Amino acid sequence: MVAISQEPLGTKRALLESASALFAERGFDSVSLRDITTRAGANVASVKYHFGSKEGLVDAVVTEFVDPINVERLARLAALKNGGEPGVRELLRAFHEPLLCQFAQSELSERIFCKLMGRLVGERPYHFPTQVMSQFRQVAKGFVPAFRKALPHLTNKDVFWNIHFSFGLVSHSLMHGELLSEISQGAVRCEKIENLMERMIDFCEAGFVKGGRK
Amino acid sequence: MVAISQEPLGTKRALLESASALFAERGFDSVSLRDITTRAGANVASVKYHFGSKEGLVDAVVTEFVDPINVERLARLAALKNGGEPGVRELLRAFHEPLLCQFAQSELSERIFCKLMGRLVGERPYHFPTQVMSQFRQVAKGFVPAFRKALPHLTNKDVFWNIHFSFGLVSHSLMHGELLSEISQGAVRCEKIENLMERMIDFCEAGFVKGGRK
DNA sequence: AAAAAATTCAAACAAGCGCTTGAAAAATTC
DNA sequence: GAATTTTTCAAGCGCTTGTTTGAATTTTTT
Repeated sequence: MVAISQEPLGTKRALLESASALFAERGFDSVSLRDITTRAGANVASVKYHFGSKEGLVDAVVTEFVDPINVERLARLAALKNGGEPGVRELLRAFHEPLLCQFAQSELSERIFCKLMGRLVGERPYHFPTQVMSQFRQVAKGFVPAFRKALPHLTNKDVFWNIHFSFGLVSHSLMHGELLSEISQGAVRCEKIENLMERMIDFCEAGFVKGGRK
Repeated sequence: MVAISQEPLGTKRALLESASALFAERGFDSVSLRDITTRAGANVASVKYHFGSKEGLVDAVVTEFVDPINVERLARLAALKNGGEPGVRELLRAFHEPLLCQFAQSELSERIFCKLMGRLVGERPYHFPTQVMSQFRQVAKGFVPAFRKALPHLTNKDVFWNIHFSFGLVSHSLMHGELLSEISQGAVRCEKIENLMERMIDFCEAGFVKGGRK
């Protein structure tokens, strides 16, 4: 029998996991250090030791979460370019699906993951760590020209807005599936996340092709 | 000269305005009662007196904000129905434009208004006051069948999801315009809100017509 | 095994939180 | 104009917040 990786994981990892889950569930500001450390089985002071402060812990969670997504985005874009000029749908997939990959690798449950995802955009839009912000810009720099090649009738501005739109659509939908269930009074339930992604990309593709002031 | 309405406004109104602005800027949980009352020029205890608790104040702000929007939505839907069978674009306008009307009537600056709007969905999705929730359901009950008549190839479920998508798109875009400016490094600035709405409705219309699993 | 470095811990810090009190002030009613 | 109600207010309640401390413990190096 192969031993399941039983290494002590370390307090630092435990803090990150615990913080991710709690932030997702209740928001960054509402969760206290004691909530986090208790759940992680660590001492309150360990946050100061490993991350300097609560804000440092928040930045670490955000970075750890967003970084691989953006790396994956750029990797998939590069792969697409190697195979010729990619279409809108392929580009949309390359942009949005890395969210799913990140989820698949995560220890967190699907719902928690989606909510954290949503909170990153919905609650803390102005204070992203600079490293993360520059990554966002790099992603934009890669995808905007690619979209323009696929849709020559659109301006730079059009493409930026359309990306912004589809990003908002996806993050909102991932986070607030239950709200839809509630409003539809159970008529519509949360789908499997792959199906939902397909739905969202359909919507975005149509909007992208058509969208652009004229 | 006509006297500008100079009535004393009252502590209650001042508290609502102050709370709205601060909640919009910093979120519901991060703003303290003292922040609110100081800005309103009132005493801390006045919140207890007029709203029972902080949570009561939050509910009051949310209700006052969302209520007229939903009322306007239903009114515009009813008006459309009187003029025959409305198309997708008209329906989308009837659903989304009441946000703008509410803004026009508001004392708050445009940016503050948009942010509060965004926070309502982004931060507090599960605890809407019951009155507001039932209003949402009523709106859904009105719009879903109308959309289905306009787009007979879509199922109930399709329409629900599409409304959810376009709602997410709009609320995200209203709230995070500056994020786009920053990522595009100034290449794309926040547009006048009417232009932006036109853009968003273009995108949504295309997504709506096309969107629906098949 | 001794020395050094890295990590954890219980305890306490000042500051801020939502909420409460009881009396003063203002507005309304009689 | 006195009585009554409504509204405001300063002060303080118990509690939680993020942070700090200095010693105990564990881990690593020598």
